[in-house]
Amino acid sequence: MVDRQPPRPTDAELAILGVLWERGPSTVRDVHDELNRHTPTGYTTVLKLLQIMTEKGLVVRDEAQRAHIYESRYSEQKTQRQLLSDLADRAFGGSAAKLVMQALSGRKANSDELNAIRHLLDRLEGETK
Amino acid sequence: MVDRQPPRPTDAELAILGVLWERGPSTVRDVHDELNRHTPTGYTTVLKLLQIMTEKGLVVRDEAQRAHIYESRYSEQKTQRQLLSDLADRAFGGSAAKLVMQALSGRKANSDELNAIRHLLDRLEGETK
DNA sequence: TCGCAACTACGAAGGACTTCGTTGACACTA
DNA sequence: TAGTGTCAACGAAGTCCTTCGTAGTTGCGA
Repeated sequence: MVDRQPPRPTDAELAILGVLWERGPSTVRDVHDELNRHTPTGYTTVLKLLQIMTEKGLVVRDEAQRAHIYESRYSEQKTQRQLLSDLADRAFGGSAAKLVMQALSGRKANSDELNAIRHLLDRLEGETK
Repeated sequence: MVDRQPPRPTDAELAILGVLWERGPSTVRDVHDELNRHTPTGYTTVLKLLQIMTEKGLVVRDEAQRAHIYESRYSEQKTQRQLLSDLADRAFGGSAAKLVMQALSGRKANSDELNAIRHLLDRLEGETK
């Protein structure tokens, strides 16, 4: 079973993954149209990226129909955690706690968000006990 | 005053910045020796990177002596926040709160760390009021 | 003063990333 | 069936990142 660590997605790849997570399995045209709502992108550019992402194992492709259907191989959560763990290693000496504290003090969050975080903290603390 | 957004450091650049933050202003040799404690790296590789980083404005160089002295232009905190803000935009729809929650649930933190985060939350909530 | 050691500068090579033009296949329709 | 539009595949170009070899300069000790 070849199941090595998924590669860190690049910026363009992440944009595509975002569309796939939002829309679910999609054709190249779907993704292309969605991306073009915000950023002009050539159709073949998206196609090429999806082909490369297939090779890398970031997405899986269903070739049953003429228009192939692409789907993200990893969940949004899993990818996010991967990216965070990666960033923690590269820039925070591997400490997720330092990362969290920097993130909290760096950007303003509103009360609701702070409360949500607090609740999460409570739950985590409960589990640790 | 040309003070545009500092560019996102690459992996190799971040490793060098880490040394500069830890050691303070350093020569190429200093950085090279420090990096080689963990990862074999050619001297000229480090030199070239520092030259490029100077062009990019990531570090500043004091050429008064024969062995130039390099120093990070941005503090560790500022760079970390930059990276976090960047990641939030690219992978969390711009929400720092989502990022924090994912980071918390993704990796285990010990009680001390959780407490430190809780105190930080208290302080932030106080400021918001 | 000569030669060695350390330093900077330069350029090139290889790989990854991104973009896009072209080509050939396929399907639908008039 | 001929024409039109959509699709995947491929390759090439340009940029950035990373690494390193080579060359030229400088300082210092013998």
